[in-house]
Amino acid sequence: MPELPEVETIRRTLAIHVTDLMIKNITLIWPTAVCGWEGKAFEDLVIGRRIIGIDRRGKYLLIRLDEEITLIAHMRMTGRLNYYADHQEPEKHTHVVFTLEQGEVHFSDVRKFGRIQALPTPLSVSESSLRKLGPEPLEHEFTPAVLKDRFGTKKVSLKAALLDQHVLAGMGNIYVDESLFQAGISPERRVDTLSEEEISKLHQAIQTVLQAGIDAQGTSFRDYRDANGEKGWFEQALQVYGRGGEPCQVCGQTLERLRLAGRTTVYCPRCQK
DNA sequence: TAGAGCCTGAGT
DNA sequence: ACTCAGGCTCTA
Repeated sequence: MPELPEVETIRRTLAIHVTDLMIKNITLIWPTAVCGWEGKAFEDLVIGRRIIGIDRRGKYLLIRLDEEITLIAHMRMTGRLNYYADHQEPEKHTHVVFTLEQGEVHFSDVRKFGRIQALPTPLSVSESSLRKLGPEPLEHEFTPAVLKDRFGTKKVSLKAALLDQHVLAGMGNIYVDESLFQAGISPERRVDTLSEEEISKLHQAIQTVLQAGIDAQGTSFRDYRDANGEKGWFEQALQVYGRGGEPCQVCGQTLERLRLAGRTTVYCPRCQK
């Protein structure tokens, strides 16, 4: 499931192929996957536009087009954006085909949760849901003090707080569990019980784990692929996610699996306090 | 702040 | 046939 490292990998692998290319045509196989702005059809906003770059904000991809248009894409759980240099017949779950000057981009999504929206570029930052997102965890501005500030006076579990995109943008179930293991803090701890030292350890762990995920080009636990259809290899570095019942790789204690904030959560009761 | 709904496929 | 996977939005 694409979280920050996976979305960043899609951004990089896609940008190499599509930057500076014009979108010649769009085929909407399942039109619900896209949405225009103020009654304007998605195709009208996008066809004939040139792709000038791709940014990322949290788990959102921002595909910048000329004429002040931005495509905001969210993969949710099983969405993919694939680039093909040559014509490719759409696969079973392909919902949108972008025909470029050279090659095609296919948006596919088994679960049909992902969406691509076309918006005027100034609005895409000020008026959309992006505006409410928390800080980018890998930017210099993200410090332990910022993390503490984002937790504020909340009285929720660390698990719930770190999954909340308004607190911090880009983490999902995999990287939250891995960061908490790395920091040695239990996912059940309430955010208002953390010491300064624990906040610092958590901040460091979040940055280390996310950067390691990017370096490994993501985690392909189930469905994730980059724009070239390639898997990432961070799965083999996972310490806790998907390992409930197995021995902790650090201390040997059986990893505990529970449901927290509505999500399956795995942690080591001995290493994480 | 907890739960439903959106979806389909894999696993039991 | 049923459970689970889970990001996000909306409702109670």
